[in-house]
Amino acid sequence: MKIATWNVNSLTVRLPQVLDWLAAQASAGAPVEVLALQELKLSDDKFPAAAFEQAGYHAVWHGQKTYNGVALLARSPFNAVQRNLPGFEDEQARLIAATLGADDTQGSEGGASAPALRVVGAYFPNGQALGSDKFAYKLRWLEALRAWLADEMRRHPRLLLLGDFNITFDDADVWDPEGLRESIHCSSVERAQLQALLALGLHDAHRLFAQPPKSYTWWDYRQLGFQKNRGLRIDHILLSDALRPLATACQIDRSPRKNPQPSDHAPLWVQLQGL
DNA sequence: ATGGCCCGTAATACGGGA
Repeated sequence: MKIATWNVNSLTVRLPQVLDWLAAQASAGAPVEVLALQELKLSDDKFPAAAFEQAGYHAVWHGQKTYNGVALLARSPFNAVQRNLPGFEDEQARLIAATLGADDTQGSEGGASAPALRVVGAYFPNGQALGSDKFAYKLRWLEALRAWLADEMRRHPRLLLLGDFNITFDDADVWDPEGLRESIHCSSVERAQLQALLALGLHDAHRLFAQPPKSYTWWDYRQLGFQKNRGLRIDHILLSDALRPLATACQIDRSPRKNPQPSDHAPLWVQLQGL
């Protein structure tokens, strides 16, 4: 089962590319079972549910005009949809979680159905600059995410957290580690929060496998950033302990970044077996 | 030395992204 994430930077603009990419994966023999999308930049009433349904995907979404907005697509229906972090007052649409397979939130045990998979798609705050109000919001949001996720993982042992984290793990994720040292997305404060998520029992799917050097998921539109591979690895897929042994591959797909009018982010996917 | 792109909203600029 292939599970992917992609920050599309406006679903209005990028919808044809998303549909093309899904169709290309399917015709290559490895259809995408689940896709998390970020930065929809559209209100709920503008979400192109019919287009995705036509392509064979169920969808759940949490939209917002102009900014943010997240969605999950899957070839089977979702249960137990959660929008944003419970108890964290937030005008910004940044998180959507849902269950695939039998709804495991009602305490039902066993049964003939396959174990449920809990999918958490997130668009982490950017933070703009250290010390700014937006950075303080980023840290508050990260703490609320960690607290909620600790509980969520107890309820759902088979859990993925994927999306645009807006944080690099370490200098290997940064095209210019010296020039960007302690700047936004690269600061030790942010990285400590990312490690705190791993400490809950999550694993960076990308690093479970050998990867090309200088593997990034985002490149600035300016200064030929993509052509010069001046990028950051800020989009991630984290797997819970129970899912880690099922992973057989994880790759960044740079090809959509070469499209005309591309998103500045590339999609990233993980292959899980035995689900 | 500086900013150089793209998006949406609004308006022929600006905030935000990263």
